[in-house]
Amino acid sequence: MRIAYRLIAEKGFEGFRSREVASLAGINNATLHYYFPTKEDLVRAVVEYLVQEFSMNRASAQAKEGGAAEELRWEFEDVGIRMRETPEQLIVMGELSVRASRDPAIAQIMRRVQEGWRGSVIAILERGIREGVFRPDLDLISTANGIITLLKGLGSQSRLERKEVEDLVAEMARLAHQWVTGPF
Amino acid sequence: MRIAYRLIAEKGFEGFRSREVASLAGINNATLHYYFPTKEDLVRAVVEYLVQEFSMNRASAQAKEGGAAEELRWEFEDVGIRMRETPEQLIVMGELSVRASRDPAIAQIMRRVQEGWRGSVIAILERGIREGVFRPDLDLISTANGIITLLKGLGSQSRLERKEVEDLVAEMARLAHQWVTGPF
Amino acid sequence: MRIAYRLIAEKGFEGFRSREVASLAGINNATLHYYFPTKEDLVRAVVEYLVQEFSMNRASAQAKEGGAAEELRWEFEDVGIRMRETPEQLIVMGELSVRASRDPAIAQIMRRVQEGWRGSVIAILERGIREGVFRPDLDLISTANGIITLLKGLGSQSRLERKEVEDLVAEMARLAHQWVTGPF
Amino acid sequence: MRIAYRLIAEKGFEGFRSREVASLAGINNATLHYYFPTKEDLVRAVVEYLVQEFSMNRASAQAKEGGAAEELRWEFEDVGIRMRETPEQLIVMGELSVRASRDPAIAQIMRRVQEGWRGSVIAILERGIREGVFRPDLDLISTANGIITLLKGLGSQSRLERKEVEDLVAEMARLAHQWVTGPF
DNA sequence: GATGAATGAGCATTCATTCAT
DNA sequence: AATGAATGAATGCTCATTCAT
Repeated sequence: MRIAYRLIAEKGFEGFRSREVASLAGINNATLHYYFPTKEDLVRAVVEYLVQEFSMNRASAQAKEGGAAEELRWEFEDVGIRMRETPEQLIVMGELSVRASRDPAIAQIMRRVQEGWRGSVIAILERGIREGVFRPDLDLISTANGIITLLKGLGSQSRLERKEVEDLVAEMARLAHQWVTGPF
Repeated sequence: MRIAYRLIAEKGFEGFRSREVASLAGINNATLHYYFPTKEDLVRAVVEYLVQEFSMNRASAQAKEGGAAEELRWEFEDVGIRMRETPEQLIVMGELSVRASRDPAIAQIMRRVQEGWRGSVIAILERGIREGVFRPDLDLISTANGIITLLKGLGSQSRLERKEVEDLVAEMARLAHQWVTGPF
Repeated sequence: MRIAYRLIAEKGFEGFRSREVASLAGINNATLHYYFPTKEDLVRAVVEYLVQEFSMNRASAQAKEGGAAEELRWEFEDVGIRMRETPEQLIVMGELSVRASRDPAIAQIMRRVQEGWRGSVIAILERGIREGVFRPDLDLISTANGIITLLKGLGSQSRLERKEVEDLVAEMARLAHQWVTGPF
Repeated sequence: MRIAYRLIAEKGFEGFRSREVASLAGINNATLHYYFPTKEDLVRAVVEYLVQEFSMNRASAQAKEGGAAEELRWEFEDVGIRMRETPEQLIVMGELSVRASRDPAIAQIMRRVQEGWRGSVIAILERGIREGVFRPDLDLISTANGIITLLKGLGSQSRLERKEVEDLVAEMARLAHQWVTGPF
């Protein structure tokens, strides 16, 4: 499954072949079908693995100790780190995003992921409001949507140079901070 | 070619079959090969068509009359309009974006598109500075990168409801405006 | 037709494409079909051209002045010259020879060519007998068959070096001479 | 593979279709590709089979008991037998011969076959010289070349009647004998 | 659990030929 | 007489899936 994940990252769904997965796993392709009856099953497993990978290892987890503002900033840092260190994650996520427009099953998963993400952003916002560092009149949902939009925009900029990405991370984080701390 | 474009939007590159293009065009598949010797040639033509479609018909063109601030806001409106009215454009653009990480030819085209886009954003920024409505100390390139990041993030939110998208457009435009007019 | 001939020599019947003939002739492939309704018609024309080319320009023609022995020797020289100067002739002849085992039309043409050849060899033998330089008890037909066998064997040795071919020509001619002048 | 061999003999490389091989073998054409990934692989296997078939089952093998002269005669008988009993061998050999002028891989194989053949003829010549039945001053290489020329000429006469072929075999063998036993 | 072998359906591409002009 | 466009019927090859062992 991890091999499949890697192959999707490398070749996209377009060039993703079950035989190659089996071959790299050192098993017969029929054996692969024993565990994953159809290619779709394998893809599903990969998606679940990715989603889990995406939820876990969140940099922000280590940042819970700081204030809500800090935690928010870490959401951006986290995307930056993923862009640098595990770009496959973003690539496969992009593949899935594109595929979701055709495959309802994946669309649903993506929706769930996005909602989970929005939930955690909302939690940060609520905490910030509670702590008195964020504007109390924030529309939680639309603000969270906006912040996720910033994060997604950031994640799609993988073609930029490392330095540019770092600047962008800082810039986006600053923008979000300004937003939630308000104009006045 | 337009049929191919539509099919790529519907099924992605993964499920894109030359036979289906011919069939929908009401011609023999050999006839399709008469005009596009290889599948790649057809894809290339589609990409060019898309890029042109993407550059032209820009909503902001009609907004040149207003000030730079207005023009900037129209960049966001434009993405919103495309999301509503020609979502295939964004979908195929997403496909290409994903494909670019593997296909150098497409990567180059995407780079050119992105640079063209950045150029036009920079032009808006310069105009705004000249007009005295934007902060004069803006770092043109990194600001343009940031604004494009916002625009791309916006474009990737096609799974949201129509109302949410409209809010997001307004929010992102406001954010960009704040950015370029600056706190102090 | 000459272009077709050249192409068959270059690529063999296997790689012989009517479109390529038209293209090299600078005409549309439909125009080619106007003159040669089917590929087979074109091949037939090429075969006729080749057969004519093969009958004409015979080196031995210039050697009629010498005696029958001389004339016989020239039959071998002639093959040697063709191997050196117009190898395509032998190549296409080989192609046809191979094709004859499947295509009755070509088989018939080849038979006619072979019979014509045998006829001219027989004429030489008769002349030699008349001139008293060849054994009078020769079985004309089987001797002619034998000599043609030598000539064909020679023609099939195109993979040898030039020097080896020359030796072979001399050797085969000597052998034939010995044969027709007899052991005693 | 044997079916492929037969089909090449019947239709030549020109009309040789992998689908037909599969069909005659009673298997799916994909199954054929399972064993021979490409058509070229299948052809290679056929060529190897043919070459082996050509080297083995040599009539002359049974004639080793007689003297060198006998052995030499058997080389010709052998070609005669092949013409009568396994004409496909000669036909496919002809195909290969023709193909060799375009396909370096086959050219090499043909060269090897020819050299092997020449080697065995040379061995016969040496034996004959040792036994004192052949002229001691024979130029081994050029004589072997000449004898192979006779053999090849013989092999190309498959269009003759059975009786004519038999005469030719005897005649060619006699000619070769005369050659190696000397001028007088 | 595992595998070698087999397969159906499909794919891009090719090519001689035809057709309307 | 010539041609651009069109086409039917292949062709070698691929791939997810299945089957017997």
